Amino acid sequence: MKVTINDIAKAANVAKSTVSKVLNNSPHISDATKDRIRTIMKEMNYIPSSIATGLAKRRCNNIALMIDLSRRNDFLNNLFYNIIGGVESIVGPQNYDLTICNVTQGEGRKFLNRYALSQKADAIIIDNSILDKETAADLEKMKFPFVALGDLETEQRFHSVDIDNRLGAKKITEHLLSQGYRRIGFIGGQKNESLFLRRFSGYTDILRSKGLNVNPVWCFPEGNNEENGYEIIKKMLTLPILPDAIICMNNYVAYGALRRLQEKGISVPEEIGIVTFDNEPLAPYTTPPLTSLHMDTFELGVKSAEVLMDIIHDNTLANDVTDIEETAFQTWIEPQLVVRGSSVRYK
Amino acid sequence: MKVTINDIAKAANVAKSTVSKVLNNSPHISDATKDRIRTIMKEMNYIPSSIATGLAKRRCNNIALMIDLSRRNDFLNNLFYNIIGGVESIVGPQNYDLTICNVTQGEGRKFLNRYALSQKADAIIIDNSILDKETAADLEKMKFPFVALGDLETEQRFHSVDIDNRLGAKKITEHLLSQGYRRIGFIGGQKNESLFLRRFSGYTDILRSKGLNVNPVWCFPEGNNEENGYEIIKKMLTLPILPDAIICMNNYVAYGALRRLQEKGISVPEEIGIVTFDNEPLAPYTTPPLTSLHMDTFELGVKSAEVLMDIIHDNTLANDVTDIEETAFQTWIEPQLVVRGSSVRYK
DNA sequence: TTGAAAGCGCTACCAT
DNA sequence: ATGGTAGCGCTTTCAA
Repeated sequence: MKVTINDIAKAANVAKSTVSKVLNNSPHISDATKDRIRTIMKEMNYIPSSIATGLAKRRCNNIALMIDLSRRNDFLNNLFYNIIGGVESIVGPQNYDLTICNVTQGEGRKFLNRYALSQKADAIIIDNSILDKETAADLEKMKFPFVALGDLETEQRFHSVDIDNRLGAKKITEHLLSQGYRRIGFIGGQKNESLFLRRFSGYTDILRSKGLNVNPVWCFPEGNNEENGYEIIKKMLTLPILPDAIICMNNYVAYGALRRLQEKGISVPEEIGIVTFDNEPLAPYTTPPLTSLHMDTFELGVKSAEVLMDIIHDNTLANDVTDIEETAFQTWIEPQLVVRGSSVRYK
Repeated sequence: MKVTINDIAKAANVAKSTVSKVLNNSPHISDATKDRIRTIMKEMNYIPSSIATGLAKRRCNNIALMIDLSRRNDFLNNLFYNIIGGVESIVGPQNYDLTICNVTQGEGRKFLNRYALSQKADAIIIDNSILDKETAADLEKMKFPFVALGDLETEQRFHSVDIDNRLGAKKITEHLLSQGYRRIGFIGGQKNESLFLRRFSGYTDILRSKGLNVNPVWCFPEGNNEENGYEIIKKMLTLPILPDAIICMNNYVAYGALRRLQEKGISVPEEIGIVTFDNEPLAPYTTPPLTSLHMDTFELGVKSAEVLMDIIHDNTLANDVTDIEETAFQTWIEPQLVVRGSSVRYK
């Protein structure tokens, strides 16, 4: 049924090894033969079986992206979609395919078998929510190329790419200070959430470095949705001394906060300034529009794919890790401040 | 290096065909042998090479999803991400992988070769923005299983799944009528855009069926972003007779419209009711919140995958198309009305 | 119930 | 520059 390399060989009256060499554009084949065979391929509509090639060459030109699709929410949707696009933009042009693997927490090992060991993928990009230490160690041991999405905050000897949330928090805090805000609070997140901890530490770092102290009374790591934002502000407004600016963990918390402040007739940005992490999806559309930190998640995909392709291409270099400094394993994406009305007092 | 079926055969002192039969859980192998060999596999950490299996079995357990990732905007991001998740939720549990193919318009044929003919995928789901008629015909001719995302409005003899936009428009229009609105306008979209045409026809169908006539003066197919919405309302407000309700093509148009109405002090929903297609990303967060039509795009992925798996599993049935009515080729997802403040006059 | 051998469609090595 | 042949790691007859 399907035309194979043998059919071409027969039709062209050559050995199939010759056809194979034409496929791989070997320099040992005359241009005349190449042309002739290629024409025949066209005529016969021949497309080599990638699976047979894969078996013979021992690679499949496929990258597996392992993420947890089950935790559906607006934020992750957008994050992962952009990562997918970013990764594809790098690997696609290099003729690698992209397989999406939906891996729920705890199933990391199972999917490793399914993709890495079964040779369905030549390399993987894996979200750190599903990459445990042992799995990472195993991958390293077998020298299977991989990159982690998100920093693991441990002594890693493997590659990872992450948004620099600490730097982002610093930028956002510095912006508020530059606008003359001095009593800066921080709302949203969870005390034990690493994303929160990183951002929070960036915020405290800047305050301390300016000789200001962090007032724990103005910090409410109490959830990440609109309702949480609303309730936090409700509680906050009972304090004897109010913050004059608030950093929000995300758009929804910020939206809830804004809603409560408006109900109470407190003006933003005059009485209280507001800034938020993430420039999506509400930041440009609130009243006033929110100053935010744009996290380039597409770039996160791009960088992780670039790092991965580097590993694949010069595996010798990458294996020779002893010479490389620790920092070479981590790649950071710098968030960008987007200034809007919610935090601008001096025009 | 890697342990293969031969290693297992040797270790177990059996023929590799026996091992293969254990892998495929053949009924002709005694339970004793199965247990023994399986233990050895565990011990030796054996994972079969999916690529070798694929070559032997002539299938790769992979579904290709062909979409155009390059047209980046909030709406498509969310749409495609949900489709990916929906498709994965069906094919993953059936042990199929999902490969994302970024196909820009005009490149359809090239990618068909890369995935279908080269046997990288057993079947494909392809967005109709990149599926031209000839390609579809070719796929049918070679009996390659595929499903189109989006209805092609032509005499198709192949399967497609789409959101029922016309039905959605009907629902939304009927809702406005039930709230006592009678002068209903329609804003956003482009005159030649098929999405617009379908929605518009649902809207006119309902009006006509109620004996109301469509006033073209209240229809502005003039773009799909916030600015367009704003400008349209600006223009609309100069009319001698205003509509008392407006259907918007999307959240951004609706947001722009709302903004202009607020500037002019026109109250929503009292003086003018507003409804919009799509329940994301702004609909719940505007003032007042927008009545919207929720398009279940995750379900779009689910259904297309289900249809595809059906085709794969009983190809004989599917090939016997002569008996099946035309309508069997189309699957529709019903949009859901989400009523919010922007269109409720009677409480 | 198990084994032997041929084959899936390519590549890679060694000859010529 | 081209051909022959032995794999790659599995499945699938057919025989025992």
